[in-house]
Amino acid sequence: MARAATTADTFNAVAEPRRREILDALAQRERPVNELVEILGLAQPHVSRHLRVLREVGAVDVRDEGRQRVYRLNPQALKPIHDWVASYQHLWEERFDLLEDVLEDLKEQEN
Amino acid sequence: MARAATTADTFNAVAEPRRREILDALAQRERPVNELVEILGLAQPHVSRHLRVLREVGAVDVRDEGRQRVYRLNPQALKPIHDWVASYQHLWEERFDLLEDVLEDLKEQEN
DNA sequence: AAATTATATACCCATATGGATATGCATTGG
DNA sequence: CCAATGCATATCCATATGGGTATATAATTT
Repeated sequence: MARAATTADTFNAVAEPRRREILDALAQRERPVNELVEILGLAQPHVSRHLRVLREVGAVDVRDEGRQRVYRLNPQALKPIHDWVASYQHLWEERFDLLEDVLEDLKEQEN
Repeated sequence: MARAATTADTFNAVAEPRRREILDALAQRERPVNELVEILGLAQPHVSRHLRVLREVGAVDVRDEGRQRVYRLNPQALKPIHDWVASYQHLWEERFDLLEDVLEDLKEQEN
């Protein structure tokens, strides 16, 4: 079956470095395709394909503006990812707390 | 060039639903492979391969325990992902604020 | 209407993937 | 020492991928 289709979910869509670059660029402001082509240094068809994937998972919206197509970030699409990682956050922070506790104990023993 | 190797970074490693399941299972407690096989309902070789990917990006650690290999979550590995999405958080929250503003305006107009 | 600009899509290719199955390799138990 | 257990690895396959290049489509300019 190979890997799940990239269009299936946001996790896959965002696993592509180029697509993260696109999102980063759109986080600053909305942009037409050719501006993204410039920024990424990729061929235009590839940018369009990445944009399509991002569209399909709802990470970006498009708007026709004359003969340009202006892409805009839809940040909400990233929330599921945020929620998932956030559920792990306390785990690495706990570990940090443990380290602090140990340092605290060492300090007390010194006195 | 096909997609970047899954072993390349944590984003790709975590893009696989099965691997997220593994991490979720390990978030509760460390587990030997056969326990993960049970939980995922996947063939053992596949679980081992997913574990290898997770190991290579540092998302899990292994420990030999008799003839078992006990896997443990390494939550820190997820921090880069957290940091990346977190940088977008204010964007979807801002939008929420805008919505609140609009509702506020509507309410005032009613009065 | 023709030429140009801005995108999207179609097709080709090499490669990476995940699942299936078979096998190798330790460690432990009899 | 041999069988059993617990994993890891190798090989095979169908499919999805991303990049390259060519082409289709739509809007604008001349």
